[in-house]
Amino acid sequence: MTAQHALLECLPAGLRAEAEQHAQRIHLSAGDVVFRAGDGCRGLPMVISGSVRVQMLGASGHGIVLYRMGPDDLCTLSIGCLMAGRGYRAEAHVEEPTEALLMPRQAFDRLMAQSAEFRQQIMASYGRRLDDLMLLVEEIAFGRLDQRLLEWLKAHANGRPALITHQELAVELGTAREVVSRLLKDFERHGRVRLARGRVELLQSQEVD
Amino acid sequence: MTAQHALLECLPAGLRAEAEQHAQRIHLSAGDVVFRAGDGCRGLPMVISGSVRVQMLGASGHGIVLYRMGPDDLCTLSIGCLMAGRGYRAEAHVEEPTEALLMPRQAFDRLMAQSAEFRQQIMASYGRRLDDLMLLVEEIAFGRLDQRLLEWLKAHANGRPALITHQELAVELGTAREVVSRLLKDFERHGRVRLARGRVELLQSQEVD
DNA sequence: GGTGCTCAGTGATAAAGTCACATTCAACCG
DNA sequence: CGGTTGAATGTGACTTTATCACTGAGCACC
Repeated sequence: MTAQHALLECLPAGLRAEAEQHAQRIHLSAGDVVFRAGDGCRGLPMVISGSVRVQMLGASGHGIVLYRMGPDDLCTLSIGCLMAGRGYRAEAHVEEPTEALLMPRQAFDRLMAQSAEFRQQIMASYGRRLDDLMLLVEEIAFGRLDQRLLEWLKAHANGRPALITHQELAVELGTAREVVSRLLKDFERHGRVRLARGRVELLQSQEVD
Repeated sequence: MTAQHALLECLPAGLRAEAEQHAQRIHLSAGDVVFRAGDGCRGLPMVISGSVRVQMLGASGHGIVLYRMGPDDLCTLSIGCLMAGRGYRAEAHVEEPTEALLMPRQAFDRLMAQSAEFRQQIMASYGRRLDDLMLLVEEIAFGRLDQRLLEWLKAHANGRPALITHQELAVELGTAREVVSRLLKDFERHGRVRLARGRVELLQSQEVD
C-alpha cells in the first residue's frame, strides 16, 4: 500500500476512497519550483514526504523564507488562493525529493462539506500557519540578527555542517548576504563556527546553550 | 431590525436564526482590551461595526500592529485558538465603539457543517489574513521606514490631522519611538508635515504621490 | 595552466535601533 | 493665577543593519 497523507487517514473509508480517486499524485525533485508569485492555483497540495520551502521576493530583489512544509503538512496558502481565485504571492521551492497529492477544488469542497474531522484539521493547519507568520514578524521586527543566525544554525545542524551559502542564509533570515558574511566571520574569529565555501559548521561547544 | 454581520446574511433563514440565537451580542468601548496574549478563546468574534486593532508584544517590550478588524470582519486568530485549544499570542484593543457577535464553538461547528457559503467565507477570510501578514513581513524586512511612515500617514489622513503620539506610531510600524520622532522632525523640516503634541498633520502637497 | 563562474571578504557610508537624559507641554490643584 | 506633575517629544552618542562598490578565492571545465 502506498504512503498516504495523515489528513486522509482520518476520513471514513468511503470519503477517503473518493478523495484518493480525485487527487493527483505528484513527484517533485529537489530544485523544482512548485509555484511562483502570480501563478494561479490548481488545487490543494498535500505533502506526503519531502520538504518544500515557501519564500517571498521583496521589491528590492531580496527574498525571505516564510516557512517550510514537511510530511503531512498542506499548503495553506493554496486554500486562500483557491477561495479568492487570485494568484500566489509567494513561491515554493522543493528542497528534498517530495511526494504530494494535489486535491482539486471540487474534491476539497466535498471533503469540507462531509467531514467534521477534515474541517477541524484544515482549520488547525491554518491556525499553525498564522502562528508561524506571527512569530516570524516578531523575530524580524525585534530579534537581533546574530541571535537569529545562531539559532538557525543550531536548528539545522544535526551534528553535521550545514551545506549552505551565505546568500541562501541571507534569504533564510531576510537580510543581505554581506551582513551574513560579516556575522559568520565574527563567529569564526570567536571560535563558534568553522567556515568553508558553501559550508558552515557550528562547533560542538556552541550547540548547547 | 438590528444590524447584522454580512457573514450571517448569506445563510438560509433557518440556520441564520439558529446562529443568531446562539451568538452573544457584545458592546465594546474604545480602549477596551478584547483579549491579551495567553488568554483562552471563548468563541469566534464577528465584528459588526467599529474597529479593533490586533497587535503583538515583543520580548523587548516593543509592540507591533498586525492588522485591524472592521465591519463584517471576523477574528481569524480566534479560529486557530479554538481549534488548537491554546491561548492567543496577540492582543486586541478596541479603537472605536464596537459591536460584535461572539459565536460559540459549537454553533460555529454547526455552521461550518451545514453551509458551503459560510465555509467559503471563513476560508476566504483566513486567506486575507495570511496575505496581510505576508505583506507585513515584506514591509518590515525590506521596506524603508521613512516610506512606511509616510504611507501610514497618507492612509490614515482623511484630510484631517492624525491624533496619535509618536509612541503609538512606533507600535504601528514596529519600531522605536525615537526613530519615529526623528523621522517626523525631518519631515517637518522639509515641510511635509506639521507637528503638535499628539497630532501629526500631513500637509496637502504630500497627500498625492 | 588558463578562463570563467559562483562564492566570500571588506571598506565606506547611510539607515535604523538603543540608551540616557534634557526639554516642553498640558492638565490639574491649591 | 503660578506651581507641580506626568506624559510626550527632542537629541547626542553609540551600536547594529543595510547598501554600494569592489576585490579576492575556490572550483569546474576546457
